[in-house]
Amino acid sequence: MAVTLADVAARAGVSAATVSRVLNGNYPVARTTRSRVMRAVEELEYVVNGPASSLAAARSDLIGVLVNDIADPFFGIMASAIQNEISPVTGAGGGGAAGAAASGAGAGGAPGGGEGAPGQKLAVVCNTGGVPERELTYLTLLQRQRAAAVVLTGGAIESPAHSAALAVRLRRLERAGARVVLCGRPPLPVPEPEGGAQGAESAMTGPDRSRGADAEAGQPIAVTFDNRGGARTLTEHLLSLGHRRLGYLAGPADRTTTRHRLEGHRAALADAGLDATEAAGDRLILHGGYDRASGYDGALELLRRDPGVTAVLAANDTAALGVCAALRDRGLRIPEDISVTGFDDLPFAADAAPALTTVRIPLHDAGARAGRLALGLEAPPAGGIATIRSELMVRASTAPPSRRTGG
Amino acid sequence: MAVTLADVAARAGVSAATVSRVLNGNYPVARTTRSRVMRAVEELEYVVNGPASSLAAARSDLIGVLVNDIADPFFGIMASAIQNEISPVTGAGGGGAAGAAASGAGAGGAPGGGEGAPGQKLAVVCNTGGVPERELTYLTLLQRQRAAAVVLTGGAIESPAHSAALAVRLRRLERAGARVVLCGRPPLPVPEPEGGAQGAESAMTGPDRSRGADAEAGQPIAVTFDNRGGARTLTEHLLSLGHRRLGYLAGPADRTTTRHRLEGHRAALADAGLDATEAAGDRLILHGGYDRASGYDGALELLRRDPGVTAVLAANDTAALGVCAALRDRGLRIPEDISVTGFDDLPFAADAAPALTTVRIPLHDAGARAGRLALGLEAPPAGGIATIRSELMVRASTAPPSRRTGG
DNA sequence: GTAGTGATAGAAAGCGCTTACTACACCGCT
DNA sequence: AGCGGTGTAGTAAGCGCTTTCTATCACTAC
Repeated sequence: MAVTLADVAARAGVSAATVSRVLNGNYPVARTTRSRVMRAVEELEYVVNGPASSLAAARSDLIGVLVNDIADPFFGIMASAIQNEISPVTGAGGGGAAGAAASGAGAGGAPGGGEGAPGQKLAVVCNTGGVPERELTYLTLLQRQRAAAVVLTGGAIESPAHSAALAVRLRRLERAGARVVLCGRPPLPVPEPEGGAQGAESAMTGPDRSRGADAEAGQPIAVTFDNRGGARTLTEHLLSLGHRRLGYLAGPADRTTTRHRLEGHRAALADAGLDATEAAGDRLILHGGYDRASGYDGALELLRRDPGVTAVLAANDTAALGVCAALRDRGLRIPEDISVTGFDDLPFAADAAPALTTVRIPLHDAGARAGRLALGLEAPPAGGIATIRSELMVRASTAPPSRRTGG
Repeated sequence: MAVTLADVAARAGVSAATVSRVLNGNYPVARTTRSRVMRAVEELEYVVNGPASSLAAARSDLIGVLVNDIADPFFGIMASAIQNEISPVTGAGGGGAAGAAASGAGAGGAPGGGEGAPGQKLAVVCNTGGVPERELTYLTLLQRQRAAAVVLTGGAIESPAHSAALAVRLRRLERAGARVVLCGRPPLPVPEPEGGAQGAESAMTGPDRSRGADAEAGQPIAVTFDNRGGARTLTEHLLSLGHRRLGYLAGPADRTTTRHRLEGHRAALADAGLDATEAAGDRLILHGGYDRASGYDGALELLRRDPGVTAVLAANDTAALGVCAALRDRGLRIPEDISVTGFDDLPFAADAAPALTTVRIPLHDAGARAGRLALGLEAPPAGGIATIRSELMVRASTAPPSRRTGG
């Protein structure tokens, strides 16, 4: 049915091996032969059989990208940046593949007929929906495809069972030669066997029958966000404006992102002598989701618990939008009556009314970097972990508190 | 290096064929044998070699999803819905595959060790960035992977050259057995070489030299949006409020989505006796992008051209946000001084201040349907085309015009 | 003239699965 | 006893590439 290498070879009057070499540009082929082959490829509209190629070469050009929610720009931006690195717009032409010969260059098939350029990687974006099992399933699926690399984006779920299962999958992937990169996610908790649902991995695993090669095998490469620092800065900003009754809407309790942001918040409070764990403290910390509805509901609950709050820190920008809506519905003005902050600085944050004070996380840069790391185009950072700095964006949704109601 | 089928077979004391059959659940295997095999699979942490499997079976479990901009919720929502259909959260377990034997059921590997459930499809989300070449490149890449199906989302680019190239790729994919589904994109202009940039909706298209096999082969399956109707309704809404000087910020000129929405707008104007092509007409129609900046700039330009416009229809919700920002910066109130509408009803539309009047497109439903069609779980609609209805959402950003400045 | 040396091209052995076919055991029948 | 199921399992022939090893050719070097 489909056109095969052999067909092309026959048409060009060469052997299949030669066609393969022309297509991969990793072995010298005479100019005349090459063009004869290319003509045959185009005339027959030949398209490489990926599976066959991956099988024979024992590698594939798939790169997996796991995201929690593809409909959320937070992930969309990272995914987009990653994908951009993986298959840059320059697309079509592309030089020869890896290192080898200097000769086999422009093998790509830009012209009408065409076929995919050689060495083209394909980014596979997988939407886990934040469901742990799906994360695992996708990792297995990716390993089954013999993915060349896997990038996990966003906060991790902090359940011991899941962490363990995840660690097993990641180790397996690495053992199979895939590069694993974390983006916006802290390195895994060290799989120090201790209690429950442990995977096999007993302590003495390292220098034993594992691989000797690939130096930095201990932990995957990670590009992490400074969630703690960002939250701290944000809280300090509010404190410096004079706020003392801060409501904090945290994300889901079992997420690293949530925990880190909360820790930063608490640290800032503690520094200011306002221990969050005291009476008025934890009462004003609510866990919810990273979505708008959580922000809306959370804000109302916060007002119920303490009508005197003068500022609300939302889990992220999306939730902040919900907070603003709730406050508006309550007839409160922002920032005159109450200040609101977001987190992430997604594109819409600057457009909200009022524009949101938030913490900017350079998601695009982080994604691009993760993409390059996944491709092995960039040397991993020292220690395997690169922390991306965040930046406070002061806009119109925060202002000094006013004596609105009873202090 | 890696564990193979043969290893598992040896360990379980059966032949490779048997292991394969257990894993695929498409052939009767005695219960005792099955469990022996499963144990071996788990003990060895065996993970199927996807490429080998795809090669031998001449099919793959990849499904491609092409989106213009993954960071844009418009696409994110569809992609998410599609992916949800393709690999539902129920994930792990899964029954036996296709039709055959009634016996070979629960082959899935949920337990700790686990491997991917059989028949699991993997959605590959490809971000074209709206660049035509990338769209083509991705399609080739997907064909190379022998994708089982491809879903193209969002409006198409209307260049004759690109349409032709696209048609070639899609035909090739279909010929290779892939199911092609369009989601939010009109069927391709019939590749009837004729002349100008015509979309050519000519009547006699059907039963010509197309293929004989695969019944509904002429055109791929499409789930389209009623952009025309939506725009028309939106314009009618404004007209009924009393607006007569309407500014229209259209998207990029070469997109089907743009053209259809514009046609709807013009139709509504014409029905009201306000021919858009007249003097005050096209002057108030500007082409830009679907992003916020285009909305911002477009709004300013519109005010420059006619300070008396009383309403602005933005290309979509995102652009509408830019419009609102620009108007606010100009000191104009919405909707008192000027009405604004969006399009799509993305989640943030309801949260804008004021909440946006817009047209809701059930992106999630559309995506889910496209996903099911791609999997062949749902019979294609009659004629291959299903049009998703859109719905006017009247909110706070539109109101009757006031005598602000010179009428 | 016979080796030695690059530069090219072909032959052929798999890569790890799937899937006809075939084989066998055991059954109930005639 | 002999026959045709029925239910399981093994055999083996590929699937379409990649890649090692080998062959050839055209020269140059002795």
